[in-house]
Amino acid sequence: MEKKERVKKIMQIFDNDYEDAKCTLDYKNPLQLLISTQLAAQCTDERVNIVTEKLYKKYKNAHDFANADLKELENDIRSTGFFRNKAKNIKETCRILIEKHNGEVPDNLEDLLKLPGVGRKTANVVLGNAFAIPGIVVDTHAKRLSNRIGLSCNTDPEKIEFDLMKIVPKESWTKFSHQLVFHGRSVCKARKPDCKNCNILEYCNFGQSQKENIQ
DNA sequence: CTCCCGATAT
DNA sequence: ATATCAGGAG
Repeated sequence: MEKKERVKKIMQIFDNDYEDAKCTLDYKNPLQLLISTQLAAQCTDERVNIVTEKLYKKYKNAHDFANADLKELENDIRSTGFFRNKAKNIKETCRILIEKHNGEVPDNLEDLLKLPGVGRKTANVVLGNAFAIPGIVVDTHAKRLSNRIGLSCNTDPEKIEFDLMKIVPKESWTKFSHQLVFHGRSVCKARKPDCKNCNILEYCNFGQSQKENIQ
């Protein structure tokens, strides 16, 4: 079956199984989403939300983060891991927002990618969820599932992003990205994929290869 | 390629 | 003990 046809079938199943798939980070504005997504690198959304509940009461806007004491900010976000890099990036990001973007988060890929600690994954999360601009988000889940299902044989996230852009309708980019994450967390897990409870097994290369091993 | 890095599931 | 978690930079 053609990849586009398989994706269409998979999306029908995902629409049923994960009808309210959405960003699971807590945020009230684009700046909070940007910072939460920077914090989410190699960290669960659940942990990020615990940290940001206090963080966004202490730091209300880009000025507050830009003027923050670095060591204090490091301590405020410590449990998300990579806290020295993340604190430095968030401070510098907010300094740039004030200097070049009137304290606001830019709504285009080019400017977002110039911010420290912001790569294509983070930029596309912000564009899709804060500004409703379609973007394929290739995180660890999207990468793993794309490879297992057989939607892309590339390992470079940017190549996977472009592969998925070709086979997924543009209006579904953001939703499909969320659905990959939901399916990756609940069924197609990194360590122990639960193929016997997978509803897209017949459209998955890895699933088909595992068929005989499922009890 | 390596490094950054804490929390949690297995 | 080790792999993994909505990665990015040098």
